[in-house]
Amino acid sequence: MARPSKPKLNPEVIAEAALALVDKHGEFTLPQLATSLSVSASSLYNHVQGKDEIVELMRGRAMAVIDLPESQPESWQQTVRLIATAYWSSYSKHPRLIPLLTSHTVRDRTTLRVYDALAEAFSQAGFEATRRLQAITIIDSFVLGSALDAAAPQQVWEPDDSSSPQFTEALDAGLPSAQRAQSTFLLGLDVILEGLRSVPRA
Amino acid sequence: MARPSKPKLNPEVIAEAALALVDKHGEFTLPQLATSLSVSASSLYNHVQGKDEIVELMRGRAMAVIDLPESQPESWQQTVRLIATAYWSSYSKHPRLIPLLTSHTVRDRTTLRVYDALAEAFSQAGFEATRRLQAITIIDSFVLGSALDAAAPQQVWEPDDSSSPQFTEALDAGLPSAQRAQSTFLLGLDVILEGLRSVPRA
DNA sequence: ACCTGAACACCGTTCAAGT
DNA sequence: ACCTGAACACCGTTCAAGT
Repeated sequence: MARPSKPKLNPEVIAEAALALVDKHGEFTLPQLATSLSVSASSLYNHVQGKDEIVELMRGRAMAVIDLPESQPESWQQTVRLIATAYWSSYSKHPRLIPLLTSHTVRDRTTLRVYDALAEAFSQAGFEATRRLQAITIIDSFVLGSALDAAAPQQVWEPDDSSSPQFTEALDAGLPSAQRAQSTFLLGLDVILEGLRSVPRA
Repeated sequence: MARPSKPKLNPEVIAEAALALVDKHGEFTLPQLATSLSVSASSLYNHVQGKDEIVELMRGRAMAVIDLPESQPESWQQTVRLIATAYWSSYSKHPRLIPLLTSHTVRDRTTLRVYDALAEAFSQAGFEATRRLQAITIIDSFVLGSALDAAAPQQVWEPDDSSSPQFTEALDAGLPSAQRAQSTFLLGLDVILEGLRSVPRA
């Protein structure tokens, strides 16, 4: 039974299975992936170039669910808020994927669409090209950093005896992590949007 | 020549050599590391528990150079700005290290000191425990995200034919990357500090 | 065209053996 | 106490062989 009449694999199926492994274990290997697809590891190479391409496909799957705002709502702040939240939300559904994504150039169309939408919003708000790129980068850095925060092990920080009371008190006041990550992200996004209002745009 | 009279290794030397490898290649393996130290891979296990511990030691080395502000300058904004900038700056000296750090809980004292200092600054500014943790997390997410941006391959985004003109125009306006990353970080930090002024602190 | 199994060079880690 | 070399289970990738 070397070649089935109908192929057992395709890039989407591979990406989806890899995503399931990462969600469960935080990483994946080709042998694991092959086993979960009831196939041998070398079969994967008939559909993808290698492990790196699988990671890029996973990025695409994670981003595919993003709903970008169609018409422009009230203000550019509201538009940026919707985009950034959708973006953060997709990442946060697969928190353990994020560390795998940070070393590759973004070529995935689904992901680039998000930046297109941000660029248009800032452009409409009057941000000239250089400022526009800065604004996009600031939002992107914060979204990525916040999603990483959600990706981090339950305990992001483990204070020791010499930690300051101001820090340990703050840590103790934290909510359970999923909830906390979300509300902190939303607060930070508002903080940035508020701050961006007073930045010169040219 | 099994055991030298003076040990050839210690954790600091190991971390420093690993950091050099990561700076050069973006990753490291134990055999590579051992070779660069003129030692066999198994020797490393007399000084560290394994690869994970080496990563944590590297975090410590990268953070060791941080100079925290001793006395409190003019404003809490200025204090936070100094801490965050020093923090970002240390990370940015080893940009390719960052992706390796994002999956571990922070236990390194040198690193935790940074959060202690931030907690004290926000506390002095009147931020209550819960708000304080949120403010710290927002700053931390942005510093980490920005440093990741500096870590990314020369080309963070590779637009294709269907990218919006607003996005490609912004990309073309960008400066060479090192310079750009720094000035964008500083702008974003100011944006956040400005926005934090109007957040309720309790 | 698409799957398999064997093969390759490499990895992290363990451990008995040496001094 | 500290280094070595052999060994183990595992990894990503290639390739000839099958249909």
